[in-house]
Amino acid sequence: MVRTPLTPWERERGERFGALLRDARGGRSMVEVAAAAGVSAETLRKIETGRAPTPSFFTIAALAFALDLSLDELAAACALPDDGQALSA
Amino acid sequence: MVRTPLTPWERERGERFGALLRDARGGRSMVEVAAAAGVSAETLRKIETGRAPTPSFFTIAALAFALDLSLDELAAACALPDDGQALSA
DNA sequence: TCTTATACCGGTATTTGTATCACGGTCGGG
DNA sequence: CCCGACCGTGATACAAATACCGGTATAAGA
Repeated sequence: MVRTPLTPWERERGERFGALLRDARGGRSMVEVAAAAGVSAETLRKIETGRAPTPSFFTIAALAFALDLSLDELAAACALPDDGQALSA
Repeated sequence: MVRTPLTPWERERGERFGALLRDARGGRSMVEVAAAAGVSAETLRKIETGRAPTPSFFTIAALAFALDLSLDELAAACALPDDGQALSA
């Protein structure tokens, strides 16, 4: 095994990340935001649903720009729970 | 073809991006920064040399945190000199 | 000189991201 | 009621990111 298969908390972080994007999207449609960001709607959907937990930096940058979000805030919002470790399930 | 094979300007952007990271690293060693960011030194080297033009968002976020960089500034620094008109209408 | 540390480079393996294709659900008009 | 349009979704295909291995080159120190 050469590539780390994405730890569970990384996937959880991806879900939270997607939830943030979906929330920021508000009432706008997926296709609209995806088009504005220059990515396919399917890709946006995967990111929002957490099925793409670690998207590329520039993809997120484009989405953040289309959604008027701050990359630092986005990262901080997802990095915070990592600091406190995953809550006891 | 299902995946766009990375356009030339994307690779150029990756090179500029890597140069930024390398500059921010200063005199610190690759292994030190890579360890601080939680990525392998090879990955950091590939990103710095532009051989990994579109790294994952969280990888960059971790590196930016380790280097005390702002993600927004980082994205802006790479988007400004080239300005992709493909995104944003 | 020899050893150590750092950085670079090639290849390899595995996982993942992204895009295209095709389907079902919902809504409004005819 | 039927149909087309829009949206979200699942499956599939390919390119790329990440990690590990070995080897190489340069500079500093013993």
